[in-house]
Amino acid sequence: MPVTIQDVAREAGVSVSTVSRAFTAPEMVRDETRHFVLATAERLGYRPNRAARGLITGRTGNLGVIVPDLSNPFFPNVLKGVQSRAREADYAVFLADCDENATEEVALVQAMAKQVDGVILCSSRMSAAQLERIVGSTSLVFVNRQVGDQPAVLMDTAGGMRQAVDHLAALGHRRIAFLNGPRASWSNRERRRGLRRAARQGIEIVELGPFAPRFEGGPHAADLALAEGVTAIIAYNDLMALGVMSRLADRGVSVPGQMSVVGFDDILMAGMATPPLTTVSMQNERAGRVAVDLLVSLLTVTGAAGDPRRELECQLIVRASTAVPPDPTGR
Amino acid sequence: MPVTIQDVAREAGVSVSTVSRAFTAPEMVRDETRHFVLATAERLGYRPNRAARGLITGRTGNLGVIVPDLSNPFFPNVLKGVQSRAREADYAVFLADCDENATEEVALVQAMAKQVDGVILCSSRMSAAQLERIVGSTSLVFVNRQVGDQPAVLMDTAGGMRQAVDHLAALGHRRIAFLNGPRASWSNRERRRGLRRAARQGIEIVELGPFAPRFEGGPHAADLALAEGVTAIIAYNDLMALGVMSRLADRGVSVPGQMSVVGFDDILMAGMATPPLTTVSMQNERAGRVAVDLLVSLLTVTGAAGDPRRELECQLIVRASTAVPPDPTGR
DNA sequence: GTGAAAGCGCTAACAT
DNA sequence: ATGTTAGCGCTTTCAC
Repeated sequence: MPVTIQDVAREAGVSVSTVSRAFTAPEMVRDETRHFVLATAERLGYRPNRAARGLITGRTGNLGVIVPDLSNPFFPNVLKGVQSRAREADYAVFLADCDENATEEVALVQAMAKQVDGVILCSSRMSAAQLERIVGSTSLVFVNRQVGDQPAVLMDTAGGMRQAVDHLAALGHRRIAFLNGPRASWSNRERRRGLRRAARQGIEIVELGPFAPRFEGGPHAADLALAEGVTAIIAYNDLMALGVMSRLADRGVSVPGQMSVVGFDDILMAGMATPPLTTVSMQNERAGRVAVDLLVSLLTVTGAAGDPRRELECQLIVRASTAVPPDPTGR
Repeated sequence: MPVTIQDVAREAGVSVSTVSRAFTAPEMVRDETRHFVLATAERLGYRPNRAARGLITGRTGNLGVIVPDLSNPFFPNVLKGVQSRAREADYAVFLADCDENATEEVALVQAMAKQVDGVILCSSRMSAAQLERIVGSTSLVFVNRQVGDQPAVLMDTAGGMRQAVDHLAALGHRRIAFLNGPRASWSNRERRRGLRRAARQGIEIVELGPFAPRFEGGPHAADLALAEGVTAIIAYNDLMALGVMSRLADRGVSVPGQMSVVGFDDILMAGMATPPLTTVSMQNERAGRVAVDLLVSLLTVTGAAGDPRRELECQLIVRASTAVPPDPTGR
């Protein structure tokens, strides 16, 4: 039932090579012939079989993306970027969700390897030993994780944290809580590290948690932060921050009047962040696009060209224009 | 560099056919031989090339999913379900985002067709004429859209709406606003239809909009609803509802004290819905799983077996336990 | 139970 | 500029 290259060749009265060339090497076939062949193909509804092509060229025209959890709003945005850039570069994309499971992640890479030209690993959960096993099976690009000198797209977490702390400091805050996300999370370690570096003279950081990186993790975290007497909270991510704000509202603490809340991540790109929440945007969609660019350049360029690592700036987005400094004498 | 079936055959001292059979028809090869072959394959790190296999069997072991917009939180949840079920059934999945563009959607189906055994179309934006063009190119399963007698997974929108209206009516509401989503949206039409059917004696529905199905659409919608003097609002989706609640808070209207708000969709599954918001859960993840089951059964069963259409129940989730009836004399 | 050989749809030499 | 031929890695007759 599917239309093959043979069908087109027969119908157009030329050889299969000519049809093949009309698609893959247009300059090698006479204009007149090419037009006729292409028209015939179009009329018959012929679409080249990429799998068969890949069998011989060694390049599949596909690339894979693996994310730890699709229901974490961080990743759909990355995916969106991967998608649009991949389509522009005429790549199809395989998607897999490893469900936060590193073993599964390894298996997925191996399963994909033969069908793709490269794989983009988002916030990979793999251990060093596991990574060892897959390096070499296919081209790899990491997003949001740095591993050896592997190609990677990273966020300037430290920069984002610095912006957040500077912002809070300028508002007069002196005692700030950081609500940790999952201990095992590479992102969380990065954010803690960034925060410690950003902490300046006269600023005290109170670390709390770990908490679940979701709305549900917020309310409890808010209680603990309140008990610590901080005047500002930096949450691991926006989801948790939303949960924090919900509890603050319940307890009659006004934001940003009595408490400033900063979220990390960029789910606000989907239009979800509530105004009084200040967020550090991670530019996930952009990260997805850059990851594809990186992978494609790895695939096409023979020798290594340019830096295989890209760092993306984070951006502090202040939604609450009415922020007021807390009363420094309070407690 | 990749290990082929030839390599395994040579190493194991058997023919390629035997290796092939060891994988695809275990009962046709002597236990002893099979174990040895499998062990050798394992040792060499051999993974069958699915593309090559597909070339001859006609089945690729892949399936495709097309969504209109990944940054709409409705879809990642469906994807999550598709993913996990597909993996269980040993299918790999191609993902594409058509960016709300029907023309692009058609092109994507055609591009995928040769590489997949079937495609799952989520909330397809295609016109009837466009659908005509792709039916037959591959097996299709629709999610959240009914088109002719094509296999589909639908949500019981009407049932969800009925639950919402019953809930509000029981609380004493008599005048309810419905905030429309995009006019062109099939979901919106379904929800309106469900609402009209659910509207009972003594309940007045005020239709507003259309509004953007995002947080940003909410604030303006809230103002209009307030001006209409309703006591309850049913928003097209959770995102918009969140925007509504934000504006209500700004204007000092308490939820659910003075105004009840109901959202549609299930982004709350990601843990995002704020407590005072009541939502109608669409079970998107479940829809994804069911869609895969449907597709797989379409592919494996020769004759049509069972109903090619599944309807999923919607579920009203009341988060605000403190809801109070509005003052019926008020205005 | 196992091997040899014929392709699946396509591209890449090698002719012409 | 176009046609012929030999495979890519695999499954599947058809022999043995």
